[in-house]
Amino acid sequence: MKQSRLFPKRALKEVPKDEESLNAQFLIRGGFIDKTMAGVYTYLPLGFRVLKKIEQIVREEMNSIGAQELLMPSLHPKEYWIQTNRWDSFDVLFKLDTAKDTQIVLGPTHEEVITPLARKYIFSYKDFPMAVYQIQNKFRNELRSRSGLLRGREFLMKDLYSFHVSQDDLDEYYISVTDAYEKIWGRVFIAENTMKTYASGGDFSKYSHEFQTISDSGEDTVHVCHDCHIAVNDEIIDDVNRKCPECDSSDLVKKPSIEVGNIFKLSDRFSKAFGFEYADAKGAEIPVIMASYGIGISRLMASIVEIHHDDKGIIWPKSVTPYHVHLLNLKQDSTEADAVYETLQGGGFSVLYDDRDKGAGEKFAEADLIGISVRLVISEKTDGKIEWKERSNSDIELIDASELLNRMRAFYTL
RNA sequence: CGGGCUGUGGCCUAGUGGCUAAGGCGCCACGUUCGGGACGUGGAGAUCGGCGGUUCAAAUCCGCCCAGCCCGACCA
Repeated sequence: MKQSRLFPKRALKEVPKDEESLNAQFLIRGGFIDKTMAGVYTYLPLGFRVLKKIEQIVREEMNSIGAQELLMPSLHPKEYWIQTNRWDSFDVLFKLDTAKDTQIVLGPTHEEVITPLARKYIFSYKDFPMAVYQIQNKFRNELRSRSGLLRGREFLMKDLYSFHVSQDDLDEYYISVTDAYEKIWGRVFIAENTMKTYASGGDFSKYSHEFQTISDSGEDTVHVCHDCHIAVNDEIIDDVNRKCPECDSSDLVKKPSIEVGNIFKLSDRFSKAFGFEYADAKGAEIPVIMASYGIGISRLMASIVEIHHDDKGIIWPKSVTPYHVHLLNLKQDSTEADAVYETLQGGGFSVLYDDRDKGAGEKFAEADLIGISVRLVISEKTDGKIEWKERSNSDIELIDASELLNRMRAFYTL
């Protein structure tokens, strides 16, 4: 992609006055997102590429635990929400008037759709366990959205639902989901800051688990166990008597955090509401046991920025970098850079090619802000060679054009 | 939803009763530059969030509305 044609092709020098959070400031200045209204953002081409990469990582890990992807509608019938008693109790529910006495719901979560759907097709114990997920925009009418992408009114979420014949069966699957989540944190390079957290069960059960990423911009508070990479949400800390639920350590440190994922054991809360039962081996009708598991994809993107940045801009982990390489041409004559651009693309790498007629300082500043993992520079000073610099460190080296592709392959371990 | 604050070209700001609303960034043209947001000259771009009111006179004062931010509450 030639940067002279990128929409938008230029980064903002000044911080928008209506954004205070670090993730939103960098993402807006870098041209990744644009605010449409409070808590609602457009993903510009650069941001869209990152979002899709995160989405794909989550998708692969969900597929690997046997979950099947589907796509449910955003518009839900009101009746289903009345049936679960959440029409009145879900206080950030968007209710749309469609006719004089007709209302529908803009989906904030999908238990109300998936449960009647599953009931329509699943009848026998032989069909369990079953798990489906989707990656879709969710709508919650937050009274106060804030912190850029961390808490919006419309946001992209992966929601997985699993169905089981028993609590034991659920527990087994639950562990595999937890493992998949851990892999995801690793693949987007936030594992070090992200920990399984004990939290209240809310509507559904006594306790639930969530995954919290330690960050100053987080609006949650957790108590991190010093010994075992586990945390306890502040809201239940008294219940656990200030001890790590897993290792009994009392060395817990209070920290702000971002909830990037959660898991709810729903038990038969929704299957009962919709009369979703299966026939066991003896022909008896038993309520289905359910669980739901969420990951905020757009929130994850913001969390990555909150963790991976310096004072100059974003430092995208290589797994989610919008382009594999940012090629900067500082020469008047673009012949050499054009050739490198072709070579990289021929090698299967995505390239953002800064071919703009701008000063070197401006190109460097914007490259740092945008944060693509590898930066290459062609200039009079590189004397026929190519300057290689990774965004995550300050080392600069000159390499031969002939070794460029191998170097790229090694970096991205293709 | 309670409390506080803000709204001026695309972005950031100055102007807080008085002449034609000022500057920076960005944009367009020309020229000089060309390794850390470089410089010069010229140019385009604003019914000062909206409506109503006070006044000889309103971006400026008052009322209502809208939008946005922050604190709190809420967060299945």
